[in-house]
Amino acid sequence: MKIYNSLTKKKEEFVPIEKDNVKMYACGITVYDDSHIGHARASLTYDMICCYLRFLGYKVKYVRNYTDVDDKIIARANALNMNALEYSEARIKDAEEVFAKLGADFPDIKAKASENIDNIIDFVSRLIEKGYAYPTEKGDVYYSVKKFKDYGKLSNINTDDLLNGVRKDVEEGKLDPLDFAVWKSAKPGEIAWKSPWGEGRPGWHIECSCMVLHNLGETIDIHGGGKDLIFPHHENEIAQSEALTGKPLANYWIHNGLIKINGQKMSKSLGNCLTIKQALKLYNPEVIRYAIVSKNYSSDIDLGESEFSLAEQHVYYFYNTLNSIDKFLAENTSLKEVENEVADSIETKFREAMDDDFNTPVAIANLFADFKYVNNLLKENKVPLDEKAYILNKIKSEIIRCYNVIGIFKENVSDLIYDLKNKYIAKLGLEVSEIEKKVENRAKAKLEKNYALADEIRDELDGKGIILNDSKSGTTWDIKELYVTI
RNA sequence: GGCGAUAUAGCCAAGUGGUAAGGCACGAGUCUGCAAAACUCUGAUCCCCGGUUCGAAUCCGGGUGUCGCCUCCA
Repeated sequence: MKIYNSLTKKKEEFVPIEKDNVKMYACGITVYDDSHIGHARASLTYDMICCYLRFLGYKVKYVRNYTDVDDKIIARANALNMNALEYSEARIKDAEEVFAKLGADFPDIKAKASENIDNIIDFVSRLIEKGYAYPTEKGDVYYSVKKFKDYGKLSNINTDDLLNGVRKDVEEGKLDPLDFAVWKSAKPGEIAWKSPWGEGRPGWHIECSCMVLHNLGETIDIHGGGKDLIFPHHENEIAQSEALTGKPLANYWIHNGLIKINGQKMSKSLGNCLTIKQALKLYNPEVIRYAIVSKNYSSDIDLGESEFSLAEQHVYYFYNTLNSIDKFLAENTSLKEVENEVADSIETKFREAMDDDFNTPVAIANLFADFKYVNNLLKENKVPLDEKAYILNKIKSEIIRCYNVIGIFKENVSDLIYDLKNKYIAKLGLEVSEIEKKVENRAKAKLEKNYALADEIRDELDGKGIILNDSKSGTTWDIKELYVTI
């Protein structure tokens, strides 16, 4: 399997440190506000990677963190007259609820900064002993960037260039503008822990360094996070960890791309943040997962209405086809084992795509061929029914088994179809009984060969967003928008 | 200014040396009373210039555009 390594900027064969075990860490959320769709993407990305590695037979230990102490959290908590940890605890609970609904974010360990204070103090002390960090009179501790000769190796930045862009107003006691805080002294009213340097709290970067070391060890296989964390967060993490241990922090660095909304970067200041909560009100979790996983994890992607609409359309098509399989299998219960190229190659093709740096777009492109095959098979009448049943059953179960790994086909088939239909019935302001009555009237008209009336009723429904489908077994209705992209 | 991405059909998008996956939209067809759904068929030589090579979207050099990071950010 190949992984694009941001550290070497190359696609490399994945070789874990221990043959069958993988140690993986991904930077999580700073819980000062509602989690947004970008957080969802990061979670889904590392879930997918972890899950695929397990699919390949690796034992994976996957750690993710919550930053539950930081300036913004303190500011928010203060504004609400709350204790900072109470505030972040509430936000974490909120995040967990939302992620559970999304069907995402399942690391083995969710580490919290606030629960690792002793480890962090120990880490900082050792950095000071080794001469890589220094305390100030004020009680802050800074990391000496210039002491670490590899600084900049991940983000490919050199310290001289960096100086040009750095803030001019250097904090009191800081020896070099490049230095960053590993421990921050507390201002009055701020949450604080006792330390050898006075009351304070951890800097942002130190917690990840520390939690990696504490939970996984000195060198891990995979370290992930959003692209926006490359500098300074991951660069500083490397500086801290590698200064302390003298060993590489991670062998493979994976960075997920960011989200744009209608071509614009999603950001608080632009006011175009889509929270997971909002997204879940608008779209089924499967649709959200599909929209994200159908694009390459590493590219920046747009996630606007039209992308979700397309995802909805694809998901609906897939689930309706699965539903057709179910219906066929309900009527044809005896199965006869038979070789079938499509059914037998689903896993191979899936792995081929995934082995190439988790190429989910290609994996999903393969699905369209499989589903076309299914629809053709359902229509034809040369294959004996028991063989057909076997093939369809196998295709369905293989698809579910493989694609669950990337987070899709996780919903109950009829429930999802029901859910999507219902959403639009409500959105269009219609009633199912009302639609069905019209369909009935039209059936009567058709029977009387009153096609003018039949067409009139159909046009009327069409105008309301309902399309009809006549077949030998009767007329079914469906939602137009689920077949039309915005 | 520094660093890093990226530029493929109307749109989204895969593809790191051998003559361009997939999806959406469009058009034609099968089916249908007519439609719809489903299925079948149909479209690009890959931002520009130069180079390497028998051969490049794919490698190298130069240019242009877009985006991100350099302050907190998934």
